[in-house]
Amino acid sequence: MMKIGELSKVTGCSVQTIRHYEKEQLIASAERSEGNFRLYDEAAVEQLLFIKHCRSLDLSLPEIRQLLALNRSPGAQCDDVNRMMDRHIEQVEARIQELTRLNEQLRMLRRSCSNRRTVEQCGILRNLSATPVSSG
Amino acid sequence: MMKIGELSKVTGCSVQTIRHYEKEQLIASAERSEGNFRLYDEAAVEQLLFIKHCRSLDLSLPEIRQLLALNRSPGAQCDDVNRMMDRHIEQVEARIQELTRLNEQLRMLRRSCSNRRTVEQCGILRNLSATPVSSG
DNA sequence: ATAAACTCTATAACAACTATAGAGTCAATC
DNA sequence: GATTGACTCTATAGTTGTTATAGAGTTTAT
Repeated sequence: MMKIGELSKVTGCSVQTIRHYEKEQLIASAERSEGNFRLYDEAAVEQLLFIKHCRSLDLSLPEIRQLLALNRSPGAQCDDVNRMMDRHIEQVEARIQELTRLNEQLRMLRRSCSNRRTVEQCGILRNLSATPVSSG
Repeated sequence: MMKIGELSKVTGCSVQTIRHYEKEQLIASAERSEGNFRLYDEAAVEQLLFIKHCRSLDLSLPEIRQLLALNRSPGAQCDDVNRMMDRHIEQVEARIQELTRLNEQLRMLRRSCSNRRTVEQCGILRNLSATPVSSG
């Protein structure tokens, strides 16, 4: 059994984050030592790594909670898992498109000003004052 | 002179957002009517549209505050504006790359499970339990 | 006994809003 | 002139996923 500091080192999650996950019911409340310190076993390491992996894929804490619940009821159909992943992939792709458009606008704006002019002549500020970017 | 509700309609910013911008010093404190209602003129519309335009480009409120300050000192060199835009463009591009990698991993994961299996057999959950995605 | 390193809980901060409560203002209607 | 409804005011809490802090208690080593 290890204390929270060691769990933190092993998993790469900060101590506060682990306590936060407990409060948010992503991991079960840990056993406590006599002195009220949290105690963890290998299963806790596994579960925390699962969560960390999900977070690296930008899954939200509620989404992860749902996955963990499904994981605990092995007889359930996994259509729900698939639906969640599909929705998540859609969101990520929408965000990529959005940022790509944004990037084009920013680069266009950036080309409108070369250095060493005064702000008065700055194409960037002038274009930002005009309402639609595309018309500037 | 218009009240905050009309300014909100004209600019498409919510009433709370306008008050928030005032508190954050992005717009000057508005004049007040006898009954203590905020009163705005056309200049306020312009400035709010400028801010909205910057926000649509994902510029942060501190960045916008800086742009507005530069805008008010027309003699200044606009190198600062350029530097900010370059940094911002870099950030957006980094985020796009990150999300693109993420998307590949999500799609790979999604392919590992077809519908109508039980959770026990679900490739997605199995792969999430394995630590590195790339090896799954 | 004491110091260092660790842990505990509770609370605030971050960003950029959004939502709410409870009170005040204003114009129009009865 | 009282009341209704639409609007506005301030102050405060909630959102998301942490991170940071304060103040106290525990454990380990010296």
